[in-house]
Amino acid sequence: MVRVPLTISERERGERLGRALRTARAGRSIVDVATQAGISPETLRKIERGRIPTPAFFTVVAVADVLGLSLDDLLSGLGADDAADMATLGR
Amino acid sequence: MVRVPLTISERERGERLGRALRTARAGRSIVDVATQAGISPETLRKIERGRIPTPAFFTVVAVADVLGLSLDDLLSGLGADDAADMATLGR
DNA sequence: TCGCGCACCGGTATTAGTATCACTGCCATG
DNA sequence: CATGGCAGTGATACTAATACCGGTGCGCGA
Repeated sequence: MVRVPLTISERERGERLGRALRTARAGRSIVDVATQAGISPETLRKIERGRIPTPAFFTVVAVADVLGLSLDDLLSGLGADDAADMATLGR
Repeated sequence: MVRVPLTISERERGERLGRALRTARAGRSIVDVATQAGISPETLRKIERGRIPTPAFFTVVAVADVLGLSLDDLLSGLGADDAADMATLGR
């Protein structure tokens, strides 16, 4: 196999990221935030629901920026976020 | 067309990100950093050379963490990094 | 000089991210 | 009751990310 499928842990990490973003969105609508971030509402919805567990870097950056979130804060609220854990997440 | 190809601006933004990471890596070897971050050396090399312009979020997070970089600092050194600019980057 | 390790590249194979579309359901407002 | 907006889903189409492999070149130590 050439590219390994995402592990369970990686998908769970994606769910945590999505939940954090959804919480930060608070009352605003998905359509509103997605449009401002320059992505499609479906994509933001999938990220928030964990159906896109490892979104592109700049996609997350754009959404966090619209929500006024610091990336460092966003990550620190995710649980296991240091590289040592990442590297051994599902391997 | 369903998924639009990356624009020139997005590729240039990827090159800036790669340069920033390479600078931060300083003297350490690609193999060393990539292994610690849990990714393959080829992937890190492609990111640094801009041949992967929009890497996965957690990939960048892992590399930045190994390098001791704050994501916010990393982004602020990239130039146009607010969502308004992102959204209109190449559209 | 001969290995050896690292950087780099191109190709290949496979999975993932993203946009568009076509639906359903819910709720508020006319 | 009708209509319209938003959330959600699933399918489809397409590009991108990632890993592995084989090859090249370069510098450095034995």
